[in-house]
Amino acid sequence: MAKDIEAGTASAAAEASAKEEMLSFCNNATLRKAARRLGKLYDGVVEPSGLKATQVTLLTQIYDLGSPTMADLAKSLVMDLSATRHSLEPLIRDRLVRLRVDPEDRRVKRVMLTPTGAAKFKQAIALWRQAQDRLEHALGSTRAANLRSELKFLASEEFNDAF
Amino acid sequence: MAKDIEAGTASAAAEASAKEEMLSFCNNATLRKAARRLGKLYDGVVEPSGLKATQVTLLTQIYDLGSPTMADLAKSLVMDLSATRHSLEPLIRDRLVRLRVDPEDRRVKRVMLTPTGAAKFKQAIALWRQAQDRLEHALGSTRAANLRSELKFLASEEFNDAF
DNA sequence: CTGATATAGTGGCATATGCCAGTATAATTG
DNA sequence: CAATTATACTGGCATATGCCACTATATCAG
Repeated sequence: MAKDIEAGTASAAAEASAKEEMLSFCNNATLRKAARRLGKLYDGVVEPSGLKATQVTLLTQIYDLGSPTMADLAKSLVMDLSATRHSLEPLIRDRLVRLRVDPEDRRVKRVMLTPTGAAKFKQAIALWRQAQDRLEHALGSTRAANLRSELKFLASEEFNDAF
Repeated sequence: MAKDIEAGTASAAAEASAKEEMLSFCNNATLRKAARRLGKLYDGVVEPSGLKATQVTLLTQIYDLGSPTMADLAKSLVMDLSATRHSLEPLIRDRLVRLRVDPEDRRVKRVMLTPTGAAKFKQAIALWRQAQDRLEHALGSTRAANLRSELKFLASEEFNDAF
């Protein structure tokens, strides 16, 4: 019964009222909440392409980098190599992306868009721009640019090392 | 062969150089990259507790809210109800958290910390504070506070509706 | 050249998160 | 009160992401 409820709250009740919901101050929790919210909004906008916002990100990065190696792609996305691989699977299965061994170094696999993938990418990018525009409107260009700047710093190696 | 590589790059090559890596401007991608980076840093700091940063967040929110219903917990975390349920599973399995039907309304399940969970929570919170401190140091209190503020707005219903 | 070491990915397992269909329980309405 | 509708979850399936052990390939030391 109430035993479980008391367990954590009784002894620390005083502190709790003093610090008023700790979670409000957790940078990580706040960042994740924002990511879930924005992710869903972007997902909704790019949905007509049949892709998730994360997948549009993958296609865009592959496009931007040329035909990056798995490692390059992962690094540019601040993502685990293995996670990158797993994330690509649905796109490979749907023939939007393809892997090819680099003849120069047979350990390396290069990631590339198929013609289908390139077409899908263009369609998705048009939708993506709408999402970007909506955010600029909702937040204002200045705040948006500043926020991106701060987030870019958080994502950087420099911040990683400074932490 | 090179057919795939050309596919997407040939026609849009000119634009590409003009807009210089579109992904750099994607608010959603930047947010996720920052989340992955910070998540890993927080994970590392709270690791001695045996919990992931996301799990510390869950415990904290359960603690902060008292013994919230699943729906309340989900909403406060800007998370899907089902996702919340799934996220709780490892914590329930490890007996840190427990669910109980609300006698007032048998549809409702209240989430609560077990004594073990409350203890683990206190241990984790001490570590969490270190992570928070490290971020304040790395980013500066002002920037940190401002960033949290902007992220909180992104996570809000208000922003959701304005988008 | 050969063995030791470094580099690049793969696969399996686990958590994080979301959507949707289905179930249970409550509230509303005729 | 019975039928309808709304609410609160649960479970299954799918993607997102990370860690670790293992394999393949390249590099380097002797």
